[in-house]
Amino acid sequence: MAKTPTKAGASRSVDAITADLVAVLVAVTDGAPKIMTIAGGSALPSGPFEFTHRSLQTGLRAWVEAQTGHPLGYLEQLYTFADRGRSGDAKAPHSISISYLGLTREDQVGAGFAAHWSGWYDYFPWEDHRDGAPPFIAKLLTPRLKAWAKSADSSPLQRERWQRCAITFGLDNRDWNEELVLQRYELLYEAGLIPEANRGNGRETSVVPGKPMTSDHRRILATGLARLRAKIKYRPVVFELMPSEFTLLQLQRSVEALAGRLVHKQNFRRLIEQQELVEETGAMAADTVGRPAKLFRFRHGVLAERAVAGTKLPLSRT
Amino acid sequence: MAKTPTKAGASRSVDAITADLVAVLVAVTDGAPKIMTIAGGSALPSGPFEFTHRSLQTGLRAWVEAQTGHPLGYLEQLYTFADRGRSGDAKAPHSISISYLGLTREDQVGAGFAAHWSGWYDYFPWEDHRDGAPPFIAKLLTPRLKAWAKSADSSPLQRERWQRCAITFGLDNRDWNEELVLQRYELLYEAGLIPEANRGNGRETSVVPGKPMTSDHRRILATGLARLRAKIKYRPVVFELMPSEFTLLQLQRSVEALAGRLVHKQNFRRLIEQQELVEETGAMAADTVGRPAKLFRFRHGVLAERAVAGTKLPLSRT
DNA sequence: CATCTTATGCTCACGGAGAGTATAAATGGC
DNA sequence: GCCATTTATACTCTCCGTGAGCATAAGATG
Repeated sequence: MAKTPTKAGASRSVDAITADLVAVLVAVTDGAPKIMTIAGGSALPSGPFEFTHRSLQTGLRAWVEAQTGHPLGYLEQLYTFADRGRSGDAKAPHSISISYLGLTREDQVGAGFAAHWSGWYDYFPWEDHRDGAPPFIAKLLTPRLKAWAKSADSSPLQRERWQRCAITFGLDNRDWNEELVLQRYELLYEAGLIPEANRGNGRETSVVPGKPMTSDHRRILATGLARLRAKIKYRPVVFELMPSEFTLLQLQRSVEALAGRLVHKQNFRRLIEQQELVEETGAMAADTVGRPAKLFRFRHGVLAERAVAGTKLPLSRT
Repeated sequence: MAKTPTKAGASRSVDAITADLVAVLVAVTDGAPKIMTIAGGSALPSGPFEFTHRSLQTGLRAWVEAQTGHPLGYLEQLYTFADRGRSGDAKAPHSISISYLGLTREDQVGAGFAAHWSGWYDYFPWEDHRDGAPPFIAKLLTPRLKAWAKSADSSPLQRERWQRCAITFGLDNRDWNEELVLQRYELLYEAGLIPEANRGNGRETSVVPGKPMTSDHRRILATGLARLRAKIKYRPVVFELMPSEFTLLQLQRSVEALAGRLVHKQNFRRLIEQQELVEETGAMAADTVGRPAKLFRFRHGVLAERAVAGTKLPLSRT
């Protein structure tokens, strides 16, 4: 290799590759978080990057809109990686995948498309802690993680493994950290507890509940969820998922759906109001149980007014 | 376009492209933040992605190590974008750039390489607020931004533009937000105050001080600095830039160099200690002015112990 | 010894955030 | 019509993180 770090490749043969765009499209309907899938829920929507696209962002945007019939409000790049084994050649990556996170609403997606919405907790059942930790974590998962930790070669390695399990899954009386979606997925992969880990070796066993996806799509999905869970805490992105008018409880339910855990109602309202993220429409919610709630709309002005505007989560510890 | 969002491109002609890897390599020496540059400081080191690379990350890592003679401790993907006009064809992007942020130490880079270190505030003089806001912001920049805001078509657009200026540059008694590096760069670009904005139209004028770079490299650099300034607040990445032993003041100076603003000394120490990020080596710093300081080293254990470990910045408001 | 510089310990006050209590306003069953 | 239930909304209380400042210690230098 040339000693001078310059664009050395320009003078020799250039390795040409292809680029794919992969989308994690999220919606929340009635407190149920959804993601757009194709192929019967086994893959994320993806398509090739073409020369007609002016840029990656506009390429994906145009492309998604053609698929779903709805303009994407929010679109954010997630991660880029080189795929191996996708084009058959297992050694060298000849294809690059650029993944994006997009936020929409389910009702805005046109009918008659092959893509459909799937529940995101179908793919990550261990991520939903709204009713407390799912029982299978303690019953089924924890013993398997313990066994995996024990199977390490040396004693310090065993401790290190278990520490990692405890941190990512909130075991040993540690707090549950909802942002570690990707770390948990990767841990389960390494421990061989999900089907993706055992591909090719004959026994594609699924120890832990949760639907797998083709290729590394579930990993991309985990990346998207992690990003979104982190982002709702310091940017008002939840509103991209809400209808134009909503009650504060509906807003709270959406946040809880994304975060996978409950928030303290009064504190949540305090935060939303003191940040002036919403304004009253004047109308009240109809067909409700209990005392009717005021309807609110998002104040788009805050996006311009502030450099950072969050939707901090007043998380309950109980 | 096919209605079904599937890998439609697989069945037709595939648009092949090339991929470049671009690196933002950062070091801090004696409180001076540096970045690695090539071509006399006018470009970031970059090289083509080749089939021999097993993955993007390892590709860049091997590649940088060959250039600098030093293994990179920390490497993180920044952003991917499609380049236009680079291959001559201005319309369609045929090349993709994948940028990375890497952290090293200057003294660890081997000699005899064409790449060399440049001060990062040479490229972003408006970002260094360690001695208060640079005078040229008030004297030179603010009037130009005001003029640019005024030049908008409508009155609300003018107000919107000025609001954006005020937020990003902390004008009108707003607080300076050191994380908005990219937003500031893009604003200066839009306002036509930096050479990059006026390329091709004959007069490549530079209203504001600061060295330009070829292509969009200064934008990539801005992306890297923004990411780093944000990251030091919740991940202990500063230690990647420190020698194995250091005093707390040296650590503080490095943080200040990155953040571009001063921190409260006592509070900084309190944070570092209560987070148990460092441990005493037992030795004291030699050849110092004033009372000698204890030497510390980074406790690598914290990376495993905690999911999140920050180096929060106790920023002074004065 | 006086002074300068840096290191280090301690206190104080404010505000944000978690958590709980209390009250209001609607619906539906009996 | 009354009561249970559900949701909305208003307050309060307390703890602790954090910004800020004061005070003292420990070295060098003249």
